[in-house]
Amino acid sequence: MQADGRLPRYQRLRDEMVALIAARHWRPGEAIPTEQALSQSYGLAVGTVRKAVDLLVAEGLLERFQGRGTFVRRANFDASLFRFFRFQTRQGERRIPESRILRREVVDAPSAVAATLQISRTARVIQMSRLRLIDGVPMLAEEIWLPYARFAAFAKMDLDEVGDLLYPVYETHCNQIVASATETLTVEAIGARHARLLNIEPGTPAVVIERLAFGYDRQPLEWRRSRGPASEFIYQAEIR
Amino acid sequence: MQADGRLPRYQRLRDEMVALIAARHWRPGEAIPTEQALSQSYGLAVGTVRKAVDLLVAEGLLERFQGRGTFVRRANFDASLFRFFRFQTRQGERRIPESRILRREVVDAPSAVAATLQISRTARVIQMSRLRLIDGVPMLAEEIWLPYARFAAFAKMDLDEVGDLLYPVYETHCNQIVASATETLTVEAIGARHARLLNIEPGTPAVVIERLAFGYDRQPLEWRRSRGPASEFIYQAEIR
DNA sequence: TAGTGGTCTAGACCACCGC
DNA sequence: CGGTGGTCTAGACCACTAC
Repeated sequence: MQADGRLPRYQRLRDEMVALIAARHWRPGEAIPTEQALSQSYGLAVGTVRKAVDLLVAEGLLERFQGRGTFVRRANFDASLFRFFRFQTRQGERRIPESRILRREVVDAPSAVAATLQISRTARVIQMSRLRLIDGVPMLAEEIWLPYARFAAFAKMDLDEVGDLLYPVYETHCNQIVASATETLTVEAIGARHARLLNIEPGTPAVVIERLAFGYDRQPLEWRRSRGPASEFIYQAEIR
Repeated sequence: MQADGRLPRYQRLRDEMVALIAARHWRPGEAIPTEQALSQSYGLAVGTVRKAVDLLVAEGLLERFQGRGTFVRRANFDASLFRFFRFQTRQGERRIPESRILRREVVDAPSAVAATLQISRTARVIQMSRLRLIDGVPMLAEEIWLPYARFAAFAKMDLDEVGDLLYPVYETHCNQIVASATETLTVEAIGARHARLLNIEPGTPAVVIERLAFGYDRQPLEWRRSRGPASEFIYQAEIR
């Protein structure tokens, strides 16, 4: 866990601060120590502290308010839903879909999953099937894989405790915060098994979204593959 | 054109440098003056110059190389193609498709186009149809709209001068640089007209990508709608 | 070796906030 | 008013590049 001593100090301080936030030593909504205080306690110049804070502000972990202080950003679960759930109905509605976890089990990682999650081929993973519905109509059938090592607490949870969104649960119960993700979209004719789940005809065009979600430490946290009828959905992306 | 004197100096310097780049006083691929030289000629501390350069590096206009200098980013047309052309074949091939402009005319802006491009309802626009092919096989049928005011030079160009990529032409002939874009993906059954262009059966599932491209001034530059057979394509996006 | 950007310091003064 | 972050300065030393 020893950080590379050749990393710049502002990088090491940034990692230190991420750890404090992850450990809930600095809690969302709270102010962190002032730049002066940090510079003294870490023995760094204020400018160096500023650079570390700059990084975390850019990453969205901290928020600065002139004259008031610097605060740990409160995870906005609505916003994060829409950050990651880019589908919407043609009417532009963006409601949180109802979620039903159909299955959850701990299994040996299939090799493709282990490779994607960058874990050992002998590691265990949590595998889930989940159905997402709007107004009781199935919209997405999801398969989800989580590395057991990070999400052991989740494997033991009563499924009734899990609401419609997983990321808040990851955060509160497993201390795993999703910071970024990559998504790959394709279109395929839906297979018989998923057609049954989605209550559509086999062979209907379906959108497939594969999402790999990463934590603030840039390690893969979750892999999911979601399928839904292509006719219903709109996907938006920004390119910078 | 007088910049607001209340803006921080690094902001004003950043704006100054953007102007120099836009005016092609500093040209793509060339090194800009060293931080020392800039600090002297503008009468600023090196740290302040650094902050301005930091901004432009973050915006992608400049590139820094330790020990060599800071360079105006050469629009890497390959890279920019793949920044904006996120489709690829299932084999992972990412080749530049051949382009054929089928039609180009200057017309009154349809109201939806005027609204999207944020121009007057009485403004003129350039409208284009374009076909993109790989190995002679049609992959995408595109409709493109450009505000005439910014792209007048393009309207007069010989189409033989236009290569397979439009953004480089916008840059060299119209001084319009695409900095960012939003894309909206949907799937539809292809209509008869586009089916003919793409040489597929009417009703085949097709991906529709609507892209609105913006300049560095955050004004809309181009609106395009591309359609291609859904079976062929993969779309990748990053969420941050 | 000379010159570049990268890191870091130790201050100063300002604008803004909450009391 | 005192304390916060925001801006800015004027250096120092380091790592890397090109010659």
